[in-house]
Amino acid sequence: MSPEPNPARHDRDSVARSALALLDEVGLADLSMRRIAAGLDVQPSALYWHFASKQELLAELADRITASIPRGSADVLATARGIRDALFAYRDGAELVLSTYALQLGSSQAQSALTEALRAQGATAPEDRGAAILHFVLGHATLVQQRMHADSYGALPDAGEVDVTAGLDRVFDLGITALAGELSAPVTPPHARA
Amino acid sequence: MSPEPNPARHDRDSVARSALALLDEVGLADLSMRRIAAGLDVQPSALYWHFASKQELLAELADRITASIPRGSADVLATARGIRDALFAYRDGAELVLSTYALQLGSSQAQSALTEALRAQGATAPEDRGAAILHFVLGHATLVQQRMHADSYGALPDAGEVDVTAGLDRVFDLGITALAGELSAPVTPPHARA
DNA sequence: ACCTGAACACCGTTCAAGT
DNA sequence: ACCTGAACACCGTTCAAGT
Repeated sequence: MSPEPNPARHDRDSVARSALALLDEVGLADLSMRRIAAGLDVQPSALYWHFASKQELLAELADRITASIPRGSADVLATARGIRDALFAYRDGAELVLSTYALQLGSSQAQSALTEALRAQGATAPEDRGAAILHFVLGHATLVQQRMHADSYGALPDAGEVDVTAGLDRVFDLGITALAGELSAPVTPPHARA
Repeated sequence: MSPEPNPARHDRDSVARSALALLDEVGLADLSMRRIAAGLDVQPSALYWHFASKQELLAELADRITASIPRGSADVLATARGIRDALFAYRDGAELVLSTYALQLGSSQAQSALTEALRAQGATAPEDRGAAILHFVLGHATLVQQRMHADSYGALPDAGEVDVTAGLDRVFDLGITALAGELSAPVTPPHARA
């Protein structure tokens, strides 16, 4: 029957989940430790019981975003789209993962998924291709996501284009198929038929 | 013969040049308006006479970095390397240009240089390929530059690798040549010889 | 034309102290 | 084990006022 003076005790998981939801609401630039704390009805200093620094919290968020990447596909294009869509699932997801990626070369979920698909497809140099595709996806998704956000606030000069993101899907598909190398379809040169 | 009480009057150019030098010294994260002002022996508010916001100043720095991209080459790989090296010329140059790129689709120096080289090479869909290559270069250069900075401060887990950036040049070349499409060298299939 | 001074509304982080 | 309260050293930006 206690009036619950402060029953709001949290753990690492609840802090991360609240921060991830806030990221999606306000974006990376406005995701401050003080805002996260306010969302949890807690003082900012309380967060430092669960995470050593903001950097560590952001790395955890990046891990959660990349954790939802579907694995096991033998199709490189489908795998790459899965990575892109996981980045798109949260506001500024691509930028967050990109800026966090270099620090944690351990948990590169995405890269191994790509390398596996490339190997299943019989591509040459699957490791290098996997790295190249990941760099492309991160750069592409970051730019697209920025642009989406920018022209949703009318910050972009209206160049008379109907849709600013038109053609970006085409660029993505072209990039992935080019980087994946020869297609998996059986190469049957014309002179070998008949 | 006045004792020069405050002869330190600046213009847009001197502010930008000082800020660019400071970027190279301290990196993007520590490039504050107050630091830039201190470097010019001026109050922070003085900067707002020359630039409307920090964002506008950063855009100017990104423009100066991309302005030094060599143009007119018909070699796609050489053009791409020129872009990468321009980004590498300043600390956090890639990240700055990447985070600024979406806002100023007018001054895309880099993209048109690539499209020109692709056209000279006779590549198919030179516009889309130019965009894809630019996305790849920006993602790649950002990751490499981050990683260089991270392990110069020992922030990276030592995975027993001799050189962390080893192989990244290989990944870059593979990415560019794949994205550039068929080589300009005459395709001579084996069965056509002899 | 260019800058100062002071203020406003914020930051990330530390640390003793509370429960 | 988890949090408060207070402090420290910072931020970007505005605006009246000075020269």
